[in-house]
Amino acid sequence: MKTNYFPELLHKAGYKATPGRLALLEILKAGTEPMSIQEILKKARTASLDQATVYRILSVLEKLGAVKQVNLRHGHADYEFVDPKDHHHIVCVVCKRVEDFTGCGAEDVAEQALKQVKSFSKITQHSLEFFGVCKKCARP
Amino acid sequence: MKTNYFPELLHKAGYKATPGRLALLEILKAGTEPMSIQEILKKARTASLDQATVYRILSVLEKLGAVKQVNLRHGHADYEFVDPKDHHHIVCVVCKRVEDFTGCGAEDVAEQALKQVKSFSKITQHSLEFFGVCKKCARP
DNA sequence: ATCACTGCAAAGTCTTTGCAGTTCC
DNA sequence: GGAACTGCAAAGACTTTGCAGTGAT
Repeated sequence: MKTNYFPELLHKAGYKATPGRLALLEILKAGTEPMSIQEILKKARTASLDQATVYRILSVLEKLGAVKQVNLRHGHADYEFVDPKDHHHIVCVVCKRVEDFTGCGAEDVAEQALKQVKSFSKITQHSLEFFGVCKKCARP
Repeated sequence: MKTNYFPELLHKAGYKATPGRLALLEILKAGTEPMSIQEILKKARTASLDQATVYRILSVLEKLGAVKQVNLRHGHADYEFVDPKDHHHIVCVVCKRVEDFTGCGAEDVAEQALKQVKSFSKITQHSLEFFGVCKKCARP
């Protein structure tokens, strides 16, 4: 994904491509795993971004669908750059290590789920996370 | 599930069966859908429970596995009584309505996921939520 | 009787908001 | 030029903590 795709992405949604927004997109894109708000704020400070601005930008990026929140049961929300492949996370409940996997089969499950419920006829998004103990922490 | 199962549950884990803990278990059990901390605090106040106590009790109940947090993208955590059937949620992103379904096929997906990753050999828990627009909100 | 538990109040942390000045288009 | 955006500072919301008194076992 080319970096200068970002301004276009923002413009198309009616937002301005400001340095702060581009910087935050770069920060999130560079993170290999979901980042906590503290990590983000720390890196954003380096880019001279105020915390209020960071929260406002994150909210814009979420609306754009460029960034999403995930719940890894770390006691806080984590933010993640949205990549085209639908990947999910396995989290170690001991050391908090995170590893990714793809292929969640959500379409089939969603179809079954829709047969059961009466109020919905379409599912557009999903979240799925697995939790376990990693090999390192399992070893005594 | 009999109500007087609760004291036993607490005792077995080394906790005292205090009126506050039993009251909170009843409150959570009575909720048909996941409850926000505000709803819980409001009901707890009726039972003369202080907010600090509510947070402390919730933390105990989570450790027991009697209660769990779920993320329905409502902008806050929701707490839910843990029932033996592994059910999941479909959430309307417009009106926040929640409906349940069962049968998520997580075992099979977990097995596939374990083949892909190198750091884990066992998965013990999972979270899964679907998001869509309910029939009521879809109608113009 | 003892130690866990709770209420109260205060502090700590996280997130949002108002406003004045600045920047992107 | 004008609306959108940002920094700053303050308020608001959420959660935790210390301590002294109370209650379950």
